[in-house]
Amino acid sequence: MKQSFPTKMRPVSNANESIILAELYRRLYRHYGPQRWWPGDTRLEIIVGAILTQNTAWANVEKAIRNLKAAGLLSSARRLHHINKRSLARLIKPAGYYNVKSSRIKNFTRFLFSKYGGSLERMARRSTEELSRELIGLNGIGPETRDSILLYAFKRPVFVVDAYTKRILSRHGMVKTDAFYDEIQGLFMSHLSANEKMFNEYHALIVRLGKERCRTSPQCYGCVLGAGKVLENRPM
DNA sequence: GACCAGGCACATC
DNA sequence: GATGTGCATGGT
Repeated sequence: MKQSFPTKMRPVSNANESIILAELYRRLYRHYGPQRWWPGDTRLEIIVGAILTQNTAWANVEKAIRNLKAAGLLSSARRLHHINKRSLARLIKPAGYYNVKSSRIKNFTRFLFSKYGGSLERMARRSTEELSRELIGLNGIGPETRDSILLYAFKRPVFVVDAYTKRILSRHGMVKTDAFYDEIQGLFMSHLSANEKMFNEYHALIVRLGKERCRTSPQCYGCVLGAGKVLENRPM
């Protein structure tokens, strides 16, 4: 497998990957402390939030969630299941893509009621593999949303890859800029122990890091941990 | 006013 | 399989 890297980015060797990924986690945790995700109280709220945050700033998602709570729609899946698509779209408008997201949320509740009688507790008894298959089969739930739901709503040890993860890793020459989701996820999951609590914090910390913007370069996402050289400065 | 944000599905080649 | 496009709001 041939890869080309910019001169300043050296590919890291396989042997070092687990050390580097563990070190990145340690540095992020030391710097930011625990993030205590997901920012939502119930399974239902986490699932809805995972759909609403697709390609959307969390601040906008919060407004939509507030509207849903005020309308009493997050207290039970049944209320969400029975509201019509247009009314739901109106409530989630601040989160953008409100028509598609309304359909996606309704898709999920339709599935939840047809397969599990509307019970997330029943759904939670299924194996990770079954849940994964079912979720990815729903229109509107792609790999990141599926894994966010698995990790944060169902507490399964699955690593969530997002745009920040990809950007940070590609900047350090660990993956190509056009790497696939599964490839990046595999990097984390094959080199780290499958620890749900750690995966939870790790993803949240990467998002926290990703939100930091460098004043000197809009391309730079890692300065906060030492001029963007989180990995290059590694003492190894 | 441009650019970005915790994606995904679908059409087309 | 790869690439392009639509979906939309709100903050910087």
